[in-house]
Amino acid sequence: MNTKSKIIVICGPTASGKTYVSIELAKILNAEIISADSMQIYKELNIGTAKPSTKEMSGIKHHLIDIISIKSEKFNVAEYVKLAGDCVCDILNRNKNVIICGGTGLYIDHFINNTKFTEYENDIEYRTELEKLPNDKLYSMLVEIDKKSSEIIHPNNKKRVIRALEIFKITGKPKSELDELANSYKSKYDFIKLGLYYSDRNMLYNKINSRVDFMIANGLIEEVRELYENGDKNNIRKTGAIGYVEISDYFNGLYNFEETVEKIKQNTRNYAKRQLTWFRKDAKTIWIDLSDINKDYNKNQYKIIENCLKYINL
RNA sequence: GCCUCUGUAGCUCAGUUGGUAGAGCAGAGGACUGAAAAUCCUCGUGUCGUUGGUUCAAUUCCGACCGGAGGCA
Repeated sequence: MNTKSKIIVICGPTASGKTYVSIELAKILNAEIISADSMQIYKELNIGTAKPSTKEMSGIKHHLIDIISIKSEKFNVAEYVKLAGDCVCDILNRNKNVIICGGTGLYIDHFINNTKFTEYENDIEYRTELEKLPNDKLYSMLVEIDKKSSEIIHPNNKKRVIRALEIFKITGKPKSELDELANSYKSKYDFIKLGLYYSDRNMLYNKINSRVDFMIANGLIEEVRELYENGDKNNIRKTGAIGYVEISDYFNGLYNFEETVEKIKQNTRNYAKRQLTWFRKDAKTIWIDLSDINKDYNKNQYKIIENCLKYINL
């Protein structure tokens, strides 16, 4: 008999309908939802991150949303995995089911793989110093201290080369070695990973476009303006949140309103594509195609849930 | 009506002193274990507006025509 608890994971590109699916499933399965979204963790970012409202949540408890501020703390995968682990324990102890739902593949996969990260603080100063150096110089430094990582990381990928150097500076150990160690644990849980997708890519892109219009109509500009005027300009940029960054640029006069909206749509579409690349990598994902269902969404909404339930037996 | 500029990849535009062409963006695919809504890699044949002419050879030169922009009247 299998004594492992089963955890349901809902993933998929942005605007694919994960929020709706996770909440409906949670109602049926007596579950709570753990968000796996690297932007919804920020208290200040609401409309642009498509954060579910209290009404949408319809009484389903959500975890790991609004847990930090864009002002202060830095957040990372290691932190996420730890917090998500605590949430799962807590929920299971109360005899409820767990649904993990989100679009940040990195967070999801590390939780599933039960990665055990070594604890350390970032060294922003060193990072800033390295940023001044040219790519080839940084890369040869990496080859020097961590041959294995240098084979994985492309020389042009400055950000990740720096990351690896920073890790070495802090811990005195090459990143590749730490990774190997971190990866040698098995999870206590079983996972059922459902991926929402559209075989018709244009349909997804249309959904993205209209969702951006919807966000604008619902006050995204005002939300960003408030942050911008409260002196969070740099914090907005630091998060890299789509919509927030473009609108800040708009306030800076970089482009006009129409261009801004187009840019947000464009960047969101590009992002969705990258998410798909990430999620496709996991061969165990059960893909649910929503293209047909969405042709008459209001009539067929329930079918999505039916489809999902076929694969879930707890 | 006349004059000038312009018509090249889905879009914006390079370019070929005549030997059938290339960037950016878009799009597609991919990588990625500590910033991930981030970061990075790969992929470019298209009647070079149409049609005559010159030429061994025209997208490139010349003419006409058809679009587009501007100027003069």
